[in-house]
Amino acid sequence: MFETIIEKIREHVTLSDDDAALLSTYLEVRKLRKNQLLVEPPYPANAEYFVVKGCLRHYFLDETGVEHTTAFAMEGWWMTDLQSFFTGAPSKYHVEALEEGEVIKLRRELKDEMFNKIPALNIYFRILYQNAIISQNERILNALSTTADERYLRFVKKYPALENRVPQYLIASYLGITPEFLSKVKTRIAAKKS
Amino acid sequence: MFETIIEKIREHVTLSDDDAALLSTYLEVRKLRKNQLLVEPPYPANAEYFVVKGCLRHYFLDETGVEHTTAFAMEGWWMTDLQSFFTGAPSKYHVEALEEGEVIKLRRELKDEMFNKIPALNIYFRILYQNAIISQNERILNALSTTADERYLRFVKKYPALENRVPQYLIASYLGITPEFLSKVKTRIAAKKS
DNA sequence: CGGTCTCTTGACGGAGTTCAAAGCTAGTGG
DNA sequence: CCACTAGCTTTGAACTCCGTCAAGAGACCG
Repeated sequence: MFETIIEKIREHVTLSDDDAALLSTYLEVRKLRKNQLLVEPPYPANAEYFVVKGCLRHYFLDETGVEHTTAFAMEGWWMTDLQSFFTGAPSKYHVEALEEGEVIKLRRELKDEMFNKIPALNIYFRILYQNAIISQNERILNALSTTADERYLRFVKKYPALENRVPQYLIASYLGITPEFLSKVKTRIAAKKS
Repeated sequence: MFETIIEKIREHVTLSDDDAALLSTYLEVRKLRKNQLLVEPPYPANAEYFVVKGCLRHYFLDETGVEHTTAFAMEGWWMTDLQSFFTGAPSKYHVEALEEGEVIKLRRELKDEMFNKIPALNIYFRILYQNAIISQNERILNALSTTADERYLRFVKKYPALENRVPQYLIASYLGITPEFLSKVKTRIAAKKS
């Protein structure tokens, strides 16, 4: 039942079969329907979610009602509102399922005990968070210093799977531009290639 | 000699006097002159730096020779090129002293041993990195969804001390705009207030 | 004082937005 | 299996935000 997550963890740290079995006792499987919310302000994000199947979106809903997509998560990725999860404060971001699918849920209140029982997981999660810092840093640099064309090209290169999986208006939202302009960017790039 | 850093750590975790004394053995003081580089590509960032006095800047130098400022650090803050520090890979970012000052240096190769001897520091650094994730996430949202006026106002509100401490063209670079445009933003905002 | 470095101001151009309308696609019910 | 609808994408015109370039005004060292 938890093969996928254990396999994924073993890409980063060594985990004995006993540890793997013990880990399973801290996890829950959860089916998702399309558009289901896993985190919804202002309720605190009390769990982290590992995507087994499907696709999640992390977004901020501003005062004017506009959604700003800050991240996507596909199979093998973790996601939650980390700000809320770390601090216990009310969540400010939504986490939503874009497709029907399945996630593995790790509850906040179990995590410390789990870390004590399975120390290797400290390393695993530390690596995850380190990678988050690195990739967020790149994203800041891109957002502040490159044009929409460039950001779109890098997005397609980095996440080719997402390109045809999520609607264009969400990709536009992730890139910080309007859907209309993304459409123009795409036609411009297509014209250049020929 | 290390009072400032120990005081700062004790804001987040409890640290016995013995631990504090032991910690000191892992640290080094380093004087900085203005414009001195602490991290310089492609040399790996082999230490983290705690600012005792002065101000640091984290920036990326692109292919066209333009510098993009990604972060500042003042007294009580840590800084390095985390991407390089975590992975050991060549650094891509510069870390530079903006003023003469003093930092405390923590070497990469000592960190694991230090964590073993003083477990409380695991928690401290975990909190630091969690905060980094949270604040970077906010910065991404701002960069992608707000105008330059708004970004400048938030910057001044969040870091009032920096406003009159670092040159405007570096703040512009941090906000992702040109110095010329920042100048116009400022006069526009000043006009509105009156 | 002189020279360099920073900040300001203005004219112009390009990147991205807004609004509106039309075309396309996929799901849904008959 | 078709027809309809609702939502997504494209296209275009006018507008705003921001960059580029160039020139001038301060400010800070020597």
